[in-house]
Amino acid sequence: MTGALDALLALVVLIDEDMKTSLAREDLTVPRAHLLWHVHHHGPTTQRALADALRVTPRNITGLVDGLVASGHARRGPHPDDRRATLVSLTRRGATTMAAMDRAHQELARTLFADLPEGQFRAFVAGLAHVTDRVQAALAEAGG
Amino acid sequence: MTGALDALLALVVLIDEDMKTSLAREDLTVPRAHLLWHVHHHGPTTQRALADALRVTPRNITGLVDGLVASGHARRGPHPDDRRATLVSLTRRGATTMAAMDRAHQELARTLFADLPEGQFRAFVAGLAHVTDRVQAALAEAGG
DNA sequence: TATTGTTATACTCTATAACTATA
DNA sequence: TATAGTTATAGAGTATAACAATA
Repeated sequence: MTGALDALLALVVLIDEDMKTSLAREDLTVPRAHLLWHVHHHGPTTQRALADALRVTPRNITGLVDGLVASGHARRGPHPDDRRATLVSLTRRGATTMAAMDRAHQELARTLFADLPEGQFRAFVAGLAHVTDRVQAALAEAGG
Repeated sequence: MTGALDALLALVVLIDEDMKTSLAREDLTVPRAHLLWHVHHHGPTTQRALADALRVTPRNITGLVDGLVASGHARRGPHPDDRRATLVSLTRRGATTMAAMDRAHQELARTLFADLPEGQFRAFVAGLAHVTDRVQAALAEAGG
């Protein structure tokens, strides 16, 4: 059974590599894309909310947003009701990049699963759910 | 089909988290554990060979080994035939940690798959192979 | 007082380039 | 000349702690 686990871990490494190289082409890193993704799907967001959503410290968000502003993907704006807060939103470039990423995401899903026989696809999804459940249980038990 | 991809990506994130928290308990990080794992399974290794195996620069290996020496998991020794090279080997602590990691690895595999019906398990493994194949093809095509 | 985001500081992983000691 | 590993330097992600502005 360790063979299946090894295959799963190898896939994890591959997907990580694939993400990193795709994102590098857009001048992005995984954490920055994650932030952009959140703003893309939730609209302009305070840095505090981003820190909670990405589960990193506020200080870290400052750094990520700095990078995204420098690369032209995001912009800081004032919060209408709270002068302490800043709202992070997408620039034209950021929006274009995210739209392309949505399309790439859908196409990747097709590439991965399109020619998998229907029954096998369903079994795979079920197995995935089972394994995810197990990992979550293990994490909870370990006190994560 | 994007649902299945999202589930897979969520699992990737979970496994990554699980790894990081488990390793932190042993004073290790993922790259350091990767290095240790290689030495554990291949015996004393030169830093050059480690750089090739982990696909990072030699400079980076210097840093990883520095950390592992500081934490007491690894040791540098002379190469018998080449006075330029150093051989990285495990200390008692490193060997103990790796043995425990081998056991944890096997137990994790059991935890994840043990109560999965035989047929579903086989379908999952087959799906995994299929998806891995696809990701590899995508990476090769993208010129990785 | 509490919250938002910042500066200050530190650690890890990563890279390139220049250098030392050996081969 | 080429190779093994180092120092020097830089950038990204992460963290804690102290602080300013605002609530």
